[in-house]
Amino acid sequence: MCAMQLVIPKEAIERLSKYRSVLLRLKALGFVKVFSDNLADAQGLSASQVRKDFALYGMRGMKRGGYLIDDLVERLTAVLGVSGLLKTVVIGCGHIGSALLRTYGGRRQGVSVVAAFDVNPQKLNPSADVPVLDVHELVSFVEREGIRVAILCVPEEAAPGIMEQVRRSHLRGVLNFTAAHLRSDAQCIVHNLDIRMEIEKLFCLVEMVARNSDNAAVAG
Amino acid sequence: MCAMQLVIPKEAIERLSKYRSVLLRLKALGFVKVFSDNLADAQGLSASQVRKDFALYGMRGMKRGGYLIDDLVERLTAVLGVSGLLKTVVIGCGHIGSALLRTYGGRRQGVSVVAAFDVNPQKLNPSADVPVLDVHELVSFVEREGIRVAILCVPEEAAPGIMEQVRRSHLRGVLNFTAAHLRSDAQCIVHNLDIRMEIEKLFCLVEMVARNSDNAAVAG
DNA sequence: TAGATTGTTAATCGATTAACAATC
DNA sequence: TAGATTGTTAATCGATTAACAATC
Repeated sequence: MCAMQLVIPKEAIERLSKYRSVLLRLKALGFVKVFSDNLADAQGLSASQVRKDFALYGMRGMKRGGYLIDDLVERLTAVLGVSGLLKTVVIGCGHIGSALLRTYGGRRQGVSVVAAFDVNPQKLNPSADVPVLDVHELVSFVEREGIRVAILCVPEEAAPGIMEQVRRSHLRGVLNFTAAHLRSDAQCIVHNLDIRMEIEKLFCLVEMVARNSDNAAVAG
Repeated sequence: MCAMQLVIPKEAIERLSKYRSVLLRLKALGFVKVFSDNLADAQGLSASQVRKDFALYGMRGMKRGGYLIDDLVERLTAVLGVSGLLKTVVIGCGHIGSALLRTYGGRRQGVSVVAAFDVNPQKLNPSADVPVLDVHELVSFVEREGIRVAILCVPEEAAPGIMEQVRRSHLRGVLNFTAAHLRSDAQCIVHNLDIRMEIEKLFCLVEMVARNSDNAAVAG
């Protein structure tokens, strides 16, 4: 029906998602129009890239008049498919899991953690605003509530076992904060987010810059 | 001196970093050798890519004999520049900041959060194992302790102000958990890690797969 | 009109993959 | 030797950028 691009490369998704977030802020500030050039600056891209992205995903501007922010946001929201409230659950109430539960429990910037799960009976609290339930209830809960995405914050050793349950459930996506490298498959997309690794990568970048400027100093 | 590649593209760093982490696990299991093919499988890459990466960053294997894990780990550690303990500080002791402080305070998998900072006097605890200090002490602390990387977990509004201090300090890298889009500059590399955005990206991917299979169903 | 910005094409660039000779 | 795996080259692929005509 809608003859639009169905598969969008991950890198493009990242950019589109950032455009949207920047545009929402601009809108909140009362802005009505933007130029490709502005967005490029804001995001460290080339203006060509921005225009190309927009053209590719069906956002038209006005020659000489830039783009209407409302149009862009509407279109981006449709393309990304993130119009509604993004309801999700947290699995594992350790440090990180609890932090996410507290941050996104209720509702925050379009994301809502509607329940959390743990194996430890002492952590359960089924009557809280955002209930903390036994992991055994995970599968039935997500089915009943139509939840499709979960955030995985269990200890690394527990990850494979949980993933087995997840794959048997109605969940289609997992944001994996565990150090375990999990792989996507036909049933379920896994997005690995290993904080330790991110820290390491940053050290690595810093180290590299330092080495380069040392070298420059020697060379100069 | 060392005629090795000094600048490594971000994507390559990501891969090298993952190789290292997989290899450390293999080593822990008692493995001695690997083939490019195995690593490719484990990481969803092509064997060519693995061999290319290794060749490019000075790791040699044995024709028909694969690669020695010890060699690889040693070389990767050197190339990435992550041999020592990665000492860092947490700025902002909200939900996420505290979680990171608890997870990586002390020392864990090569990372150590050695102090945390906050503006709220009630959160301060200078005598704890991992002290929680007033933000005013940030600059002097990182200078005294030689800390080059910080993890930023303050509320979004506070981010720009903190970044000003950071740029005036000896810090060269910031892992930004804030929703503020911060930009790297000559003084300081910023690595943005917006959890809300990561959740959104995952929903987006899930949505896209769903749409595609709907389409396939129609097409079929 | 002159000036500015989009939309789009062609050129460039870099990264990935395929293929195969070298060699253990 | 036959078989397997690396190391490297050339081919492919895709993404980014430059450039400019269209047009407001």
